[in-house]
Amino acid sequence: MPELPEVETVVRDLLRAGVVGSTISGARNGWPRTLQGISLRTFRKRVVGARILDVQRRAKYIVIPLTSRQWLLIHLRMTGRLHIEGADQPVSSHERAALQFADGRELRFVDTRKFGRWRLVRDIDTVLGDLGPEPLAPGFTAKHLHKILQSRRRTLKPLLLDQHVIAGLGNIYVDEALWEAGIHPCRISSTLASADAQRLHSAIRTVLRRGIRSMGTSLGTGKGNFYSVAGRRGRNQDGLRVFRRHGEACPRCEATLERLVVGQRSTHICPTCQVMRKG
DNA sequence: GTCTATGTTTGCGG
DNA sequence: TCCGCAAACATAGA
Repeated sequence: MPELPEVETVVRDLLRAGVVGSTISGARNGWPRTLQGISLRTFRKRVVGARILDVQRRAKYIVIPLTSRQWLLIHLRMTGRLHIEGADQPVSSHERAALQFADGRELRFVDTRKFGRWRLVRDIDTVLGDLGPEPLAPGFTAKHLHKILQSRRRTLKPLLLDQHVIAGLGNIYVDEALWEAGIHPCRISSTLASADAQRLHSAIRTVLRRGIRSMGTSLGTGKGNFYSVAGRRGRNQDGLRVFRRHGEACPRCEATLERLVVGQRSTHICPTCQVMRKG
């Protein structure tokens, strides 16, 4: 579901929809736990009258700075979706939270599985402070990645999924990146050579950029799939090389792709391109 | 109808 | 520190 490219797509769509500058006039909350650590009553008191200053992304968080020095942080988790709609449009039965704007539009959060969260904070670091580096940031170099990998002795895939280590990767893009780099997900991070780290670094950036360019990965058509603002589907599913393609031929060597479980996550590899060496 | 798996994150126990 | 497991939930598919 929403990993870095999907969240980036939502952020861009929100900016394109023109939410920046909107004044908040009210709020709804259909599922109390969605508004993490705050009652609707308090939430309303703090946001009504505030204006949206920007929409940004950090890791898989949507970061919305408001006037009055507050931040609204939205995490889509598995099934969260955001929509900008007129107040007169019918409300989904799965709507968990919404902001009403003075111009008659609303920012609506629809989340079937109810894992998504909205947080309203004055100090952004209480939520974002412990996240690892952004893999697409200019300062994130292959050398930097190699250092991270060397500093831990952990199975590679769970390490790459750990948001404290690198921020923004999820199951889909990790599998794609490891295939792209030709590295087995069960390798121990500290055993990767500098050349491995360089290939992995390049692969991570390649698959993330491709995901953003394709406006995200929307597998299937069910309620659990990724849709951006206005219900737009991504098309990165057509660009996936291995994820959920077990049984098909590897695009590089024609071997049959396999599915295995690593760190309790379904994992997709080419057994020929991604061999276990040391570790 | 039943059972299993699911893209995320957090927290617990070993 | 690290890992495995369960939970937070609803739905799709076998």
